[in-house]
Amino acid sequence: MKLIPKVRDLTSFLTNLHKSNIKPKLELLQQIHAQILTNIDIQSNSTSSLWNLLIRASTEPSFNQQFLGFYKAMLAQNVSPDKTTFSVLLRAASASANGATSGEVVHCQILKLGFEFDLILQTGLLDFYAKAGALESAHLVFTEMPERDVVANNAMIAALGKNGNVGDARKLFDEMPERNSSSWNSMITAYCKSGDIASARLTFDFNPVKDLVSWNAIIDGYCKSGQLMVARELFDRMGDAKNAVTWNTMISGYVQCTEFGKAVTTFQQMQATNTKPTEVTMISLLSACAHLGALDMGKWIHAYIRRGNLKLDVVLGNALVDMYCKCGNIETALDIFHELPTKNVYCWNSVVIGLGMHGFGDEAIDAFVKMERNGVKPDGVTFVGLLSACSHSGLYYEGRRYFSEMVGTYGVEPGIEHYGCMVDLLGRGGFLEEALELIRTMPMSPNNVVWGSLLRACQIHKDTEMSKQVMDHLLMLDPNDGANYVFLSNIYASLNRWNDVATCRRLMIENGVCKTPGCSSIEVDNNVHEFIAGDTSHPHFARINVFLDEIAKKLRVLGHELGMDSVLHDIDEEEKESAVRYHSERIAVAYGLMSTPRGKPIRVVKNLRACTDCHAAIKLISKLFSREITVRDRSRFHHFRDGKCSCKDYW
DNA sequence: TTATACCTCA
Repeated sequence: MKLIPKVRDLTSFLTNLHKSNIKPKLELLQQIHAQILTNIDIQSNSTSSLWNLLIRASTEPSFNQQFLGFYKAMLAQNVSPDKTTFSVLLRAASASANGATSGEVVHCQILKLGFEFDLILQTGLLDFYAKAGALESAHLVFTEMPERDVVANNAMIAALGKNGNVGDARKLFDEMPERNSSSWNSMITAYCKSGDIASARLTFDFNPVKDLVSWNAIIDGYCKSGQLMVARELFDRMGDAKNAVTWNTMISGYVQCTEFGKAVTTFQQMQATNTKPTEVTMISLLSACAHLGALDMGKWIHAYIRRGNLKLDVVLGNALVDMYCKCGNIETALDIFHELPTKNVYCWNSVVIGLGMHGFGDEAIDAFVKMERNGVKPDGVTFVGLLSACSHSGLYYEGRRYFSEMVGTYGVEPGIEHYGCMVDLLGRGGFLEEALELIRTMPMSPNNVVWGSLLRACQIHKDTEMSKQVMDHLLMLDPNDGANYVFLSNIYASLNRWNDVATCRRLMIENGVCKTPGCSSIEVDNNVHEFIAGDTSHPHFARINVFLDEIAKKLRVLGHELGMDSVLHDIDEEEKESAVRYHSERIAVAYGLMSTPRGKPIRVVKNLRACTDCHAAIKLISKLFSREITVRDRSRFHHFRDGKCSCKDYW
């Protein structure tokens, strides 16, 4: 027979959970709740402290405000709340992602039940409104407080700082009778948030009680303002005084400034000091892996999490989903996604974007529909993903429909990026006039990306007349953008108008513009190797070159003529061949073939769109060497297998 | 004090 747990047992169980800092699962709490309700013995003897413990244990954003449900159940059982109840409720509301309403509910309850606001409740309320960004309510609570201790003052400074009111924060800071280290740190953070890094630094330098938090705050401030060198200098000056947050701040700083390689290096240094990585470390690092396409490292992090070292919450879960999507492993990404207990808008966006990148347009739309059904409201990012997914798969009808429904059905105002997606979608589909009309009628002035999309469409569909018109707009917007000249040159070259190509080239030189060089990378033995087009500096270049020769010969036998299409200039055949031959993706694929065991899939990441010639060549290479080759270009994946590509030659 | 998704032209 099952033992019936008594109130005391439940109480001590929950107390122990809290003391040992274990976050219980929602199901466990609901079971305890059910026991309280179904067991008459417990029900009639339940105390406010038992309920308080239950509420405190449910302080977890992903529990979807379960704490309010427990509070209501407590009232239904005729157990009177006490001050602790409200202080616990306020803390739960503070931590909850959309606690804005729940905190107000608690506030009303305190008023309704006639509880006296003491310093603890007032500070709790202030803290809640501060975190919820309700500055007016926070200020109201603050001014009504008969006495304000340091904690209350600090909370108010933080609230003002968070809402961009750094002037009032400073005023309050200057008027405070006593300051502790938190006061100084709140002030430093307030300046950092307002973008006034100079004042933040002055405050930091003047701070007589500098602690770890002060250092971390100022380092983060420099990272956020893009001054990585200064941040790193302070970081290094800390020596052994760094904690995990310090390392996380520096790593995420590099990620935010797109210095992904440095983020990885810094993580390696962190490991060398035996500082245990936290969830936040891995979230930033996974983001770096996603951008670099470093699947092996991403997998290593996944294994580290699975060994039970870290808690897999929504944020970490999403970072994993995104990493697997961007590293070409869409199946694993979907598996993890389905197992996530809660999915926020980030998770759905990652999946919609990921499916689109792999050319699964219909599946991306399915995901979008499921997202709606699950009650997650799509945002601007969702639509960028959805529309580009339609574009990559040639789903013109669907793309048009979703774009037209954005405002009315979903309440999302289209931004310039959505117009960009639509111009791309319509243009690729050959609806050039419709695309041009959309640009003419869009509510904001079109940027170079919008015109650029149309220009690319003109190139695909060989519409020289329209491309000239588009080119005028582009050159007006930015005469120094090298990509424009490359585009125009491409169009002339495809029409064999070599004089115009030459003029184009001359203009480029005269205006001192240059093209972004193609760059491809490949992970071999946990090292990321980078190859830049035409660059011969790799230590194994001589061997790679011999191998490229061999490949070229074999491809010729298969009937592939090199350099027929995508080399722009008026150069002789031999020169053409060597120009595409040293395209970065081709060097990376060759290096992968040479340096990895037979049969192992090859994965390459490129910074630009795949070139037509290399695309054709890699298709043949995949057949010739019986290798699966994955190339992630600027905006999508190409899975090459047995002479075919998953993009069906549409990109 | 640290944290995830953004792309549409090159």
